[in-house]
Amino acid sequence: MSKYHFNEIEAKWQKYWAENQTFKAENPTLSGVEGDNEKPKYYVLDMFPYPSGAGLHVGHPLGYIASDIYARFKRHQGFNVLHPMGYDSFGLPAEQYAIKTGQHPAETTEENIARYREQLDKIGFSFDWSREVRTSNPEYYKWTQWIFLQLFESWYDIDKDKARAIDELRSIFSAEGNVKINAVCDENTVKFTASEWLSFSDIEKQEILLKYRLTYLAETEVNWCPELGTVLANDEIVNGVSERGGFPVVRKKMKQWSMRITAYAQRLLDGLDKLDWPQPLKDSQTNWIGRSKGASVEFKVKNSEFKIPVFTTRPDTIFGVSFMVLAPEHELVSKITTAEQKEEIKNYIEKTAKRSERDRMADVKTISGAFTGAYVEHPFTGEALPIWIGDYVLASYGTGAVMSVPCGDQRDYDFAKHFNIPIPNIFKDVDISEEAYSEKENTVITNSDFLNNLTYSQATDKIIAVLEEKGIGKGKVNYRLHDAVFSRQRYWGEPFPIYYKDGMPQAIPTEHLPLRLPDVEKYLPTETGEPPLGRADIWSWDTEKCAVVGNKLADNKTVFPLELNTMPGWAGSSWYFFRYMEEKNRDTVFASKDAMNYWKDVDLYIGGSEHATGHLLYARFWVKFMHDRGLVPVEEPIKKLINQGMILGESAFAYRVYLDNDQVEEILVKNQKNYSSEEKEDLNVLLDTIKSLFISHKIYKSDSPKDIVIAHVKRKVTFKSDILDKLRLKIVPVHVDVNFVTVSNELEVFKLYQSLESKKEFEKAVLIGENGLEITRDNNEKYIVGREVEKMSKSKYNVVNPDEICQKYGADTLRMYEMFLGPLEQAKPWNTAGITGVHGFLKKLWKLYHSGPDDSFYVSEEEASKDGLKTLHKTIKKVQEDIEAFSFNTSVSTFMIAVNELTSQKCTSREILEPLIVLIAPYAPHIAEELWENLGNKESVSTAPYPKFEEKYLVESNKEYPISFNGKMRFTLELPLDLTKDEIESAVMSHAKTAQYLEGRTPKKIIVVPGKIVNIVG
RNA sequence: GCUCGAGUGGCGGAAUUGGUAGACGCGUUGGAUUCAAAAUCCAAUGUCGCAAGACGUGCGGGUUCGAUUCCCGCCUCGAGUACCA
Repeated sequence: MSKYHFNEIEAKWQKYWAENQTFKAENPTLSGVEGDNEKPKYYVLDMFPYPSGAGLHVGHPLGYIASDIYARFKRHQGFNVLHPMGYDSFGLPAEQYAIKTGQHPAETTEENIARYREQLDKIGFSFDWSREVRTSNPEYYKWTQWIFLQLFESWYDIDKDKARAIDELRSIFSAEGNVKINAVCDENTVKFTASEWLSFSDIEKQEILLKYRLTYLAETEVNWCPELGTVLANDEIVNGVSERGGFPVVRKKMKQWSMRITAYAQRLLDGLDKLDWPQPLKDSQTNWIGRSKGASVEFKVKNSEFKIPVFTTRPDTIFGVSFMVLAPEHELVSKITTAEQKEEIKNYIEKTAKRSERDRMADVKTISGAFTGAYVEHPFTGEALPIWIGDYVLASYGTGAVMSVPCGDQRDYDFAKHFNIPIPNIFKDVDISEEAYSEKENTVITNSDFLNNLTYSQATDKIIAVLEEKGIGKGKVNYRLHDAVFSRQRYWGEPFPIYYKDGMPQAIPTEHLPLRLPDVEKYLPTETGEPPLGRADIWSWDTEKCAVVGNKLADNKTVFPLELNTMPGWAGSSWYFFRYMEEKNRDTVFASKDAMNYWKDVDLYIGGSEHATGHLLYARFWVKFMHDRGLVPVEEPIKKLINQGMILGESAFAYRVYLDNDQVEEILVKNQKNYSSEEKEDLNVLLDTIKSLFISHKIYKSDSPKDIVIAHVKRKVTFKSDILDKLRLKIVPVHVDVNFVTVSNELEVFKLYQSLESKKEFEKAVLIGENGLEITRDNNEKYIVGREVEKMSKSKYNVVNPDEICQKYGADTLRMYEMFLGPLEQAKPWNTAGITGVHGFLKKLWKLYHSGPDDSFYVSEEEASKDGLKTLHKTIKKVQEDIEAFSFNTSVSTFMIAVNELTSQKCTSREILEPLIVLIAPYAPHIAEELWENLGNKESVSTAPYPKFEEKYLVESNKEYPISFNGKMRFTLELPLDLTKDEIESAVMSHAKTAQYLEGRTPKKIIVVPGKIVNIVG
């Protein structure tokens, strides 16, 4: 073989890897045999994809290629590498497709996975497919259900700061009630003694326990999306509409499963410090958790027994309170509103309820509110403060009520101004006539009784102490994070292993898992508004047979109805990284202790930043919980995380000429009256001609595109009237398929005409090229497109398919080009044009090893040249540094430089060419394997050790010194490196060019940095 | 509005602790080869200028012998977030 036949080579080695299980990671055999697993472990993980019907575009594999290079590099370094892949295969698109077509989501998912697998295989990843997971497989979701039940059977002990078994809670209740216990629970949990607990009925006990379980069923206000027919989590809502589809979302009360993630808020926050994650990602988790420190204070409502607790971050400003504002939804509003104010309050609540979340967010400037007629008593001054309601107070944050300090908070200030409420000033020497003063530092409190003359921090400490002493408040930490809603009204998700007895949820014993998804005849909600599982006929739990049985048998004695909701997408993705660790006993454990103790956690994870506050936060929560209950050995799943940047598309545009519609109308009307039939015909031809025109980019950008268009039309049609010159034209860019654009931005017009897929738009198109002439087969006229960077998507006709790239240039080219595009973490546009550079490099590399007769394979056993060794070793150094710094783009350049140098050195030496293959193998594994085999090696190149860098080959005796004058480099001078400062200086000063640049001046100063630079000042 | 990130040729980008700005690749131009094309090879390619040279890393200042790199003030773009008391 003389030419680089990449298609053959790649197919050959992909087959070899699959057949020989080259990348199968071995779990240690813990038989105690010494040296059985000397290799240190390294776990490289990618975010597993949702297998969509559209398949992969070139943007998707970017992170996979980077992690694959790293995984292969680590293997060369002697690590036992776990690099698995799987599918997050439950999800909404498959379900919506099922609704449309009636095809079972399992079937479409299967098909899509097959397509994904095919595409992934073509890129030559070193995945250990023997450990594949699919979240929608019963053998996998059995364990998702199992973990759900562990959460159900757990509560959170605040004193021990960990989750414990619910049985232990039962014992505590029996022994001492819940009076002493410090546990995370619902706010409305009543206190009871041990004897009261023992006197409770079974149902009452279950109700109480539910308030403590880490996953619990509760009536909660949820984000309901009517279009999707399901609830959404906060992170699934973007700008007040659903992330998927952009549908409106309304607040609604529903009985839902929730996860008590708030119990872990502080630990989720603290854990971030130890993680090697990008700062922006950590920041967004920090913001999402939203910890704020302050105090809760209770205000008594005048002439009633009601108390209103508020949360404030500025308890030091308590003497500045002049009113109180409740959220319109606050439960006390109806109870405290006076008779005179009833009407106004009712109107205001109705008005705000009508405004959608989105309106409320879009319009933050309008101040609105209503007075309840009621007052609270200031806890220290006893002053009566009016209670208002206003929609700037959110029901979902803190207690849904604020103590308003207009002098210290701009929103309170604006509200007070708007409704003429007094604004007392409690800040010393601060002017608040224009706006509130919200600084904390250098603030001295005044007009505040016992807080006078104290600073912010002194006053805060003092007031908290006083509040606690008086029993009307205490220091408190508040989180923005809410418990996560865990129910979805969908079909294609994990069924909850829960049945209902007397309305109380009961766990299905774990030994009967998985609870498989039932069949339904339609994937829509039922007519009564129940989730799709409500359509299943066989969906009841027989507690005696321990099996799912027909609904007709449900008698609520031994056979009970099953839960109809399913779990959200993040259930299965919150623990999958452990599943990959287990290879053999997947039906008896989710992952064995031995496997988890060996692999522990993910050393490197590469994924998108879109999961920052969803998946990656929930996964951390589940892992912390699992750790608490002794299920896993680690508390954080991912040590190091890198966000890969998005690959954008480079859309191509043609410029379509449109006629002003009104004018066309006008012409046609006139047409009827004044023109002869010949003229009418001409006119129609004229209009058609114009409508079919597209102009080239240069003309579009020129000052008078219209003139070119008119000139063209005049050549085509003769029309007597002066209509032509009066025409109003509009020129609109339209997307053209990037697959018909050459590297020079030229549109391949005739390919476009032939393509079935190109839009109807081009059926009759006439294209005007750069010189204003129509494109024909005979002339040299070119149609140049405009380009713009946009997100890669089908609708923009800028999608590039990796299969096609692999077919045309090979997987090795694709892999290297994706890396060559730019820094991994940055967003960058894909431009297929540049790929020839990388492809050419691989051809050159191939040629370097084929210098024999007729370009046959050849390496010599001669000793390597000094230059060759220097090239090799500087390449080893640079490439290794680059991989370790995840700077893959620069290492591709380094390979290019190395091959260029070795080619011009005419290097044929095995001593150089063999280690070079190992260096390049992680990037371009197929060509590396082929050359490696030709070099006479029997085993896969992936088993070769990484070449060792030797400094000695890089030692230089001379240095090309840049000689600068006043900081500007003028010429270079080669000098021995062992010269002293003075020697260098005299060598430079005696140089003829120095005198030339000095033009007779005497230098003021001469800076000599040996080995670096000489700078002459003067 | 707040938080974070980024601005370097026609394009993607490089310059690792302040030390030759523009590596590497694309594109462009010219040449070789070819009946021709593809492929390949050679040369040039930041801007202005015939040249000498001048100017150049978003803008304005500063520190320094020397700044893409450090400091201060602004501008623009991108991402995230949304009244969080």
